[in-house]
Amino acid sequence: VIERLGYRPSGIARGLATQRTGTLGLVVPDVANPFFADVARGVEHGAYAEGYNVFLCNTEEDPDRELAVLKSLEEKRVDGLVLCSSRLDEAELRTVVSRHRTVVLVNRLLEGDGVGSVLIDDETGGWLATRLLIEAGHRAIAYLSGPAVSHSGQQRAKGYRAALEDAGLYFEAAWARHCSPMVAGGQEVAYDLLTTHQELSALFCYNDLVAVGALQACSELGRRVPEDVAVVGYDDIPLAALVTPALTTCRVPRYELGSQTVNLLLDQINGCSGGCEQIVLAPELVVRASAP
Amino acid sequence: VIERLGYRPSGIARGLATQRTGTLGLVVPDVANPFFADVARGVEHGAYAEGYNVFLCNTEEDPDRELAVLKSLEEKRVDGLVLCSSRLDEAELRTVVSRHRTVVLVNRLLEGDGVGSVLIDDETGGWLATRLLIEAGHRAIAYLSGPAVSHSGQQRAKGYRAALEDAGLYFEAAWARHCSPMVAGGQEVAYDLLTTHQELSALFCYNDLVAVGALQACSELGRRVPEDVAVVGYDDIPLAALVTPALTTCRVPRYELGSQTVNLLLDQINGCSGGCEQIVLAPELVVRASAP
DNA sequence: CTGTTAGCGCATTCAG
DNA sequence: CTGAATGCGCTAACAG
Repeated sequence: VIERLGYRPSGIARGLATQRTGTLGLVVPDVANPFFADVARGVEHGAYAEGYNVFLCNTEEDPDRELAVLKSLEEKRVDGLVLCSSRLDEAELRTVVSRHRTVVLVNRLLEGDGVGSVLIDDETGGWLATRLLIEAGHRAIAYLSGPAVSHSGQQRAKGYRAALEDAGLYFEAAWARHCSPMVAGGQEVAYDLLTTHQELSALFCYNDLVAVGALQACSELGRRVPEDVAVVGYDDIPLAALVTPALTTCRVPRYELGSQTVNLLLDQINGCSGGCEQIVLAPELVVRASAP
Repeated sequence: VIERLGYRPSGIARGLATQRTGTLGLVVPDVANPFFADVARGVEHGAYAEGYNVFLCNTEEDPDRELAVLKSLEEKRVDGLVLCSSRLDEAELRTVVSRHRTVVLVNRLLEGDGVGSVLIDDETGGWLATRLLIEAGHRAIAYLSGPAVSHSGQQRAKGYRAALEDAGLYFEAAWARHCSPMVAGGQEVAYDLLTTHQELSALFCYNDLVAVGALQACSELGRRVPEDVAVVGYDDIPLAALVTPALTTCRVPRYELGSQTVNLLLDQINGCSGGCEQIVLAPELVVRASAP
């Protein structure tokens, strides 16, 4: 008791003895992206509530760096791992999972092994967004699909194509284009798309950052939004409501994504994963000025 | 060599033996704030380059939580600590510092002990912003100063008052008001200020989020920006260039703030802190539409 | 129920 | 220069 004179038990020694470190790993492509910043906040909050600390690792969209941080987290003996929007292929992912005690994937699915996933229903999200544009009378709708390796982007593409089909519209491959998931990526590809395909009257974007880039491209080309071309984003980051025109978008519960993930992870760590190994959260359409 | 069959040295055991864990602690008020997200990116990048992992801790602007995460980082035996925008008072800060091996403060100064600091020259920043408004002919300039405990806010206030004095203007206490450092805080206080002090023709804001809130308040009140009231922000987060009107603001090198901090910290850890224990980075005025 | 002891997996030291 | 012993600060299993 008299150890008030400055003593803290060593978590390191305890970790060695118990094989539990009280730490989690969180790997994301980029914390500066508002999407992942909110997920990180949710993860950190949930972890703190249960006495865990979390290692933050950025992969900077680089698979090699992702592999490297994953290895360092192995050495740190984290009790659990949150792998967010992994850019690894399925085989790599499988070995990573096998080398860690417990892992939960975010925005990604891995069949077979009993690894948990927390996802957004992106197919429905893509469908809702595209459907909105179709109902507004658009017939030539482009899809700026983000990174080719993005699982979310692929799911949204499914919804996009399904909505076109449901409306009896033809899917035009030239209207779907990959882009970097940031403002500059959206600006560049939207500019190119709008100049080479004059028939386009609507753009469905991978995320809000891409949509903001698309807005800029429209402005440069003198195309009015939403009169000449409608723009729909994804995520509903705070920025979406603040740009002009305000973005119509698909809201994703980012903080909840993080907190639910960490809850599932901690359940698995504590053995009480009640069979529930897959959580899917629903996106929600938010209609603003860019596509009324 | 044949340990290819899945073996990773235990960083835990190594940490126990060497008394160095290869981990750093990063404590920030809120990662979802774009300012701290960029700082975190800089810290993580620099740490990764030197083989360190970093624990991310949010204090959520709560001093008790700050103390709690600091304690948990002690137990984790981090090799170094980056304490960003601490909301602790000087006495608390001093004991925290004494209990950690090495720490570098960001946006905060602590005289006496040889603790390193990396800061923005916020007094100059406040001076530049206020000066710009004065030169544009404004005489009644309010200051929305953010949290009362913010060291940055206090420094910017000094620059604000100095610029007023330099121009022979009188400092009006009722024109300087604290607010939460987010959009809602700026909106609320700007609204109140503009309705109770009709003479105000310019608002200098603690950060860009507050400035965006001020923009919203102006819009609600039917005051045109910049014709009726000029607005200046701080930080130059990506959002600043994307709102309408685009924000005039004071750019802060956030990523560099993080990377320089971690470099200083690692130098101190390795004993080669070449006397350079205080780094101050310069802000830079960025003139856009909200205050030409 | 309190007090003692044997590892946890490394790095460091010392002897060979 | 290679190989075996000691201890880092805890927890868990054990004995008193």
